[in-house]
Amino acid sequence: MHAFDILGDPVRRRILELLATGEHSSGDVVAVVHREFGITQSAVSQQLRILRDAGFASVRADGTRRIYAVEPARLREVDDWLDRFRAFWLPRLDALATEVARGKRKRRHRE
Amino acid sequence: MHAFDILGDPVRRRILELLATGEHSSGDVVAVVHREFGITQSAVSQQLRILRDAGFASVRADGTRRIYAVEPARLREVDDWLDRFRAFWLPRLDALATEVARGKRKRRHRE
DNA sequence: CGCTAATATTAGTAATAGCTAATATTGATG
DNA sequence: CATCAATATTAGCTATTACTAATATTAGCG
Repeated sequence: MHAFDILGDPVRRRILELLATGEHSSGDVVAVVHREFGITQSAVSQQLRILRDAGFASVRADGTRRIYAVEPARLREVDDWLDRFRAFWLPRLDALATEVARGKRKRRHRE
Repeated sequence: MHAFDILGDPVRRRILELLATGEHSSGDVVAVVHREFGITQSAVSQQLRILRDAGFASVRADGTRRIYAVEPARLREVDDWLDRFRAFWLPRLDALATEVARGKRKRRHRE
């Protein structure tokens, strides 16, 4: 599934924004999303599964809790896809500066 | 409409990739997309309209042709949204380097 | 072990998105 | 002006998606 298909949903984006600030239990995520979107625990759990299955988030167990963390690789795909447009808003940056800036040196096929 | 809702569709992404390489007429876009996705002129035209309406592309007339160009602002929104995740893959870049690299200095509320 | 809390799963439903086919519009040209 | 080429629009259909309600699972605890 393409990264953008996953990011197309506002609930999933909100969950990722939350996870960007650090790990959170399923319950935490449910609380925030329920407050902001008014949807049920079931719906949030389903979205968490989609994020897991698509590789945007990882989980570990802590007793009966599930602790979710953001998994950055898929988000970097989006960042890479944007490369082809960066010339439109970074027109004066030379190649080296861009490389350094974006941390791309030798990264692309090494990790 | 949120930028990611627009980018969630593979046909729209392909059109933007094409426009990233330079201006193209509607007919050019139709030819490429039809070859790669097998959809009709009508469908492509509808997607071009969505891109226009959402501010991802602009058009100008050239006789009976319509020439499309990418409009970068909406794509930059996506780039900005990714900021919150960059620490995951650019952990060692200091703040100044990041600013320079990403061309953000005084940019955010000036343009 | 039986109960409760935390989370996940399943089945069914309603709204939406993207498509085709048909038609309309617009500009160029003989 | 009639016609053609390029593009846009509309109506209707279908598949998908995200949801709720109900139920299942799993861990901790008395």
